[in-house]
Amino acid sequence: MKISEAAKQAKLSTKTVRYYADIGLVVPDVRAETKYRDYDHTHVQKLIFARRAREFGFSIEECRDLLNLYQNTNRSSSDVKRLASARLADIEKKQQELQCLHDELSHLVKSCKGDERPDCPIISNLAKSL
Amino acid sequence: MKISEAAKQAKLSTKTVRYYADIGLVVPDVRAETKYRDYDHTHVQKLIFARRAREFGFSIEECRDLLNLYQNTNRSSSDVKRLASARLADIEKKQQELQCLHDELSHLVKSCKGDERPDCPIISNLAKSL
DNA sequence: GATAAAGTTTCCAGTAGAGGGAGAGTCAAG
DNA sequence: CTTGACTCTCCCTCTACTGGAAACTTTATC
Repeated sequence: MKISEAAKQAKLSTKTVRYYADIGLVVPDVRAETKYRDYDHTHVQKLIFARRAREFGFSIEECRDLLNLYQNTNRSSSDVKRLASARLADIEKKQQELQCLHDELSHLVKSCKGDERPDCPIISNLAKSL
Repeated sequence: MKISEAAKQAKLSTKTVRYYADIGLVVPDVRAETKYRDYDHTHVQKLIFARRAREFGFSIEECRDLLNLYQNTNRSSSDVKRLASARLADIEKKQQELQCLHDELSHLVKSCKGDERPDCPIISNLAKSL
């Protein structure tokens, strides 16, 4: 099938699918005469896999690793678990950072009267060096 | 003062300070003969303000708006509060997304045995289209 | 068979927010 | 006067795409 059909089935844009081909993430066959990319069912499966992994926040390089594990039926599930655990740790770290930000910023927002006057604890706080 | 001293006081890299000058965020004077950037105390204050705002996750353009409010002593605190509230909403949205990701991924990680065998619910789940 | 529309190709540029490094000019100390 | 530390501009790199232009192919219509 041609690129737009593959993209549609994988729920990706053609631009993204072409990009994934260029960077060697999911590489289709190429028709010699027309130079059109030619996708089959297994390519679509990989595109879907990659999309899902990206939605989970895995980087392209991590997707590459996961795709290799996906294709390797001799894999150890511990290898997959290791990658996923690392990603989970990233998420948890980011969650903590966001929680700190949220607490600080919501405190500032609450303490600002939001009226016509210039006095503003948000501005005052940002102006502090720390 | 020269750029490295300003950067040091503001706790930013010289690269970043030069970048902020280039994009017009915090623009120092320039010595005509040497073309060296020349920072004074008010520039450093703005650099600190910008760093703090960036640490809060405000974009460069939002920092630009905040800096204008910072400099404008006739500002209304409501204008500041509006920007900060929008940023807070961004944070809360991101927190929800991360929570969903965390729940899904931690569920998968827990259900994966992480042994020598290839069976892996993480891989299986990523391969599902949705 | 001609033609037009839709789809595909490659290539180039741009996004945010810097970081890295080259090569040239400048400054202060010994 | 030279050496080393700064600084300057300019361009490249990063992530993960997105958009657009010009050229080519396929498909549909007349």
